[in-house]
Amino acid sequence: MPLYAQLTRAIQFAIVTGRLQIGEQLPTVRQLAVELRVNANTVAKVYAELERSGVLETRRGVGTFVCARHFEARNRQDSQAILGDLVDRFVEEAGAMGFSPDDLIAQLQRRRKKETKKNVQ
Amino acid sequence: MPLYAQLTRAIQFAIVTGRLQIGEQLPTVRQLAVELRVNANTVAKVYAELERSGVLETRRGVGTFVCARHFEARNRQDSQAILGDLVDRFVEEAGAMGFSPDDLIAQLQRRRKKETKKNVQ
DNA sequence: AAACTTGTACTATCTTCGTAGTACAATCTG
DNA sequence: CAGATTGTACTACGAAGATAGTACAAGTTT
Repeated sequence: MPLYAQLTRAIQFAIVTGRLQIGEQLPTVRQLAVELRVNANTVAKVYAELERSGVLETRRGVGTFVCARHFEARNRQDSQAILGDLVDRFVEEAGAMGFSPDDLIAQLQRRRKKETKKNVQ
Repeated sequence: MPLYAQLTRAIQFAIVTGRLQIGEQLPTVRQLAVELRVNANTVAKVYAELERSGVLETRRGVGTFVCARHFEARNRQDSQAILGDLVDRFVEEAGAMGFSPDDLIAQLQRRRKKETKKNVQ
């Protein structure tokens, strides 16, 4: 998986899990580039892409921040549409491998049961 | 999406939906290549890949056929493992976009309800 | 065995993608 | 305003991927 994709996912994940708080400043393009031994442009592109999708907010000369409202601003209709598309893709891909939507549901529920058990112990 | 991927999915889908019956012969590499305005090698690669994964069976001088037992031969453990991996990937990707596994389940169930309604009408 | 049909191996070319380098522009701070 | 810090535009290089062309091998049919 390309560097830029890894980084994108890592940042999204950090935000979703709360490891990056809303409003928090991210490392400088150069800082992160040095730390990850990567070109600054690679980081910059990730930041730019995440800004386009409303996850980050960047102010020149200041830095890049976790956008105040992203998942919040994504209102109910948007969320539903995005989720719908995502699931449609999943269903299609699974279908090509011979699994039905019901198979997916079943597997997801098994997963959930396993997780709750883990948390209880 | 590259040609070979499109073709692969199309064939898998045709098999899963029964449009291609088990044991049925597929078009010749060249036939299909002409029909799709594509190089024969592209088709050949798809056939070869699908053979490797056990979906097709090819006999030189004769043709390529839908393998008698593929989804059948994939026993219960295999199926479970494959499905598990698939769903894990889905969950991870959805998580990066801020959706929980429960969101996925909910959406899948909504989808199912819609489908059954369509079929009843 | 000869002719034909099938899939396959090898190679070349073209394109796309990812990353890096360099130079630039915008903003802040003293 | 001067200098520092931030992100950005443009370019180029390298690698990987996808497709096509040609020639070959395995099998069937007559």
